[in-house]
Amino acid sequence: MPEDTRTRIQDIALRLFTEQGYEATSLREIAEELGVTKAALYYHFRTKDDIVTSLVDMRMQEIEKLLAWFRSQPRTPETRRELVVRYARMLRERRYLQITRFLERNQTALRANPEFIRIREALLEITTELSEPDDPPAVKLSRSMSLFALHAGKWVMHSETVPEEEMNEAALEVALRLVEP
Amino acid sequence: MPEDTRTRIQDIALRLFTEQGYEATSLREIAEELGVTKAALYYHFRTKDDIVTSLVDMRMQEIEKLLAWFRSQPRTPETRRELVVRYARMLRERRYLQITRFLERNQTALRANPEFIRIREALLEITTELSEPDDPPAVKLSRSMSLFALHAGKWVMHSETVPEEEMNEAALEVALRLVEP
DNA sequence: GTCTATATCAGGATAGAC
DNA sequence: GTCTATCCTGATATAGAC
Repeated sequence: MPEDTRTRIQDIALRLFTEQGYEATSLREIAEELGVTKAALYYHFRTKDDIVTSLVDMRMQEIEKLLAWFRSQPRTPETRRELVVRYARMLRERRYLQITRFLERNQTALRANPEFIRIREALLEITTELSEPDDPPAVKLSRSMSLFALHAGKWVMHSETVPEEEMNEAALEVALRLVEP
Repeated sequence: MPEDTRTRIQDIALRLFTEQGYEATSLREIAEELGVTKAALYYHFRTKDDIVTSLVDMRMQEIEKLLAWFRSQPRTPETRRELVVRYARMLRERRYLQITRFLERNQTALRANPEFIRIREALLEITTELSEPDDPPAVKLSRSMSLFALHAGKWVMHSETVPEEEMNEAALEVALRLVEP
């Protein structure tokens, strides 16, 4: 699988940023794994921040597409369920799941990144719009947790020996139950 | 309120570590807010890591007490509900809540900290023991999310104008529902 | 596209005076 | 308990040769 260097940098960076954290990962480490020197990275990305932004971008596209669709629909129970299903489908793509995990683990480090802020706002709007303003607090809270249930299904249960497909179904079941009341 | 310097350092550090992240916060910043120089900090704490460990310690005590109690009880639905209630009560203490938020936001930075690892393991044991090995995956997942619902009640809904007490009750309601099935 | 070399800076940490 | 002064290290980033 001959990848171009730019993509390989993104792969390595994503993995190290996720495992060790964004700030704890130096360009030297990335360069070493890639088998080049630090300076070589600067040919492909102008700054360290550019690397991370290129990663965040990949997810932003998808999230904003989902938000646009959601906005265009009537606010019905059926729309809410369909949103959960679509989000679960997104999480099945490996690339997307990796970036989601990376974002969850580096929220403070990324708090000033404009693309990251856009993602947060899009997700906030989605979870907010899952409820009506006058729904009781318990319903609001429950619904706002429903997308998180899909994440949890992917990494809360790491010590379990449940097959992935079965776990996906369980997570979807919990998520749909949370969005239902 | 005349606090000793050691406690003030902990206060400031906890706030900055939470807002900006552990690695992104320098001893210089902490010292500046305190109105002293970096060197002065070293009279009170031997290293930066010692500061963070002193914070983590405060929570570990409580968590391990809860775990010890939980282990001593029979595994019944009533015990599970009582666990959730006790955890919710802990979260009402401001100090404890602040540290919980700090820990959630700095998981990667703290991944090598021994006290942090103990907390993670204690929480993992608690959430695991909330289910029986042969419970269906959806039940396991649901139960493992129940303590998180209490956290979520504290910071997912920040943009809402729901009174705190009402929010606490809603979070407890959702948590109990998740632990029930 | 990648290299070597270097500039520049900020971090954590220590020594020793007061 | 706090200060000044300083050390050492490792970070991002740039210049210019190959």
